[in-house]
Amino acid sequence: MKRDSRLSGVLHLLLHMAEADGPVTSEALAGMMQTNPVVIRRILGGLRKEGLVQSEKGHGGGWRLARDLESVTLYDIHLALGAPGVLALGNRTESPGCLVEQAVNAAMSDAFEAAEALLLERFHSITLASLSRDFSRRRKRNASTCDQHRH
Amino acid sequence: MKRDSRLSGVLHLLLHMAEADGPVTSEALAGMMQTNPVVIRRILGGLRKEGLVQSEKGHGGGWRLARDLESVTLYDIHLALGAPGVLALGNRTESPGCLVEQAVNAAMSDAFEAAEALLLERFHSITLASLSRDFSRRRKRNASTCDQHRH
DNA sequence: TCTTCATGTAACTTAAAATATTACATGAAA
DNA sequence: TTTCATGTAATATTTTAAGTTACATGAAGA
Repeated sequence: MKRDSRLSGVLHLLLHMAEADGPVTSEALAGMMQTNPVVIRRILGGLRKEGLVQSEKGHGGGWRLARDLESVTLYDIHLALGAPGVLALGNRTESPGCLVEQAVNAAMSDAFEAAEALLLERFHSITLASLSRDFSRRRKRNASTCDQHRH
Repeated sequence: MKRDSRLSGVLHLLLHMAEADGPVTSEALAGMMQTNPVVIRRILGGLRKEGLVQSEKGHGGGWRLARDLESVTLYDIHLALGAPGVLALGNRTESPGCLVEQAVNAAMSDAFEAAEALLLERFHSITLASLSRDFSRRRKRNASTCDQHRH
């Protein structure tokens, strides 16, 4: 079962946008993410609907953050990505009338909900600003050996 | 991102085996799971390596539980299935030198680990016996309207 | 105005992964 | 010695995610 790294990838994009002076093109972002510009535009198009980023066409155009770094949590971004399920495991639902399946699902659902709630609670407490601060800290720490972050 | 319902499915199989008098064939189990007998044999073959089930060939053969219901937890079964990742979300690892990625991953890893630990802890506390008792309870409750669990 | 650049989006292709199927060998019971 | 069931490799199918192409829309600059 493969893991969905879109949230991680989007955070990557947003922090790079936060670092930049002006708008960043989908082509530049695609370079960082080693993917196609259209993929970037699709993802960021979704975030724009939620008011997290804005885009401009034409010369000097591109993407920029639309909100303050302090006000955006991982949870906001998770929602903007469509709130995909956070767990890789799930219940069977092929035999809803089977009492065995009902017993199994009841027991597992409790555990699943607890884990999911904990993860989302953590997401609420992490802001783009806190990530940005951590990045700055790392940059200073690494300044002697490497003055720029690279792709 | 599709969810892995193997654990749920295996519990279904094991509880049905617990209910049965003698060995149950992979064909019968495949009928319950609406899949192919070979798929069942592959899955149960893995569990046999861990000592959870045993199989017999030939006439009257099939699969049966190898351990006491009280002694088997969901965690044991999860391990026997190869301990697949429990989270659907994960970190990007395409640019390990990028400090942005490092900051993002550090923050998310904490949250991921906490959620995973909580889920696995819950798995430790659920035994096949407790599921079986819950099933019996449901069967009694439903006795008036339906005397058998069906597929 | 007209060329250039960038987004917006639909349609399509490719790639990867999970799942299912076929085929046949092994071994046990009737 | 026939039947039945597991054991397992090889293959095929299905499903899902990701990437690509193509072209329309609109903004800035020459």
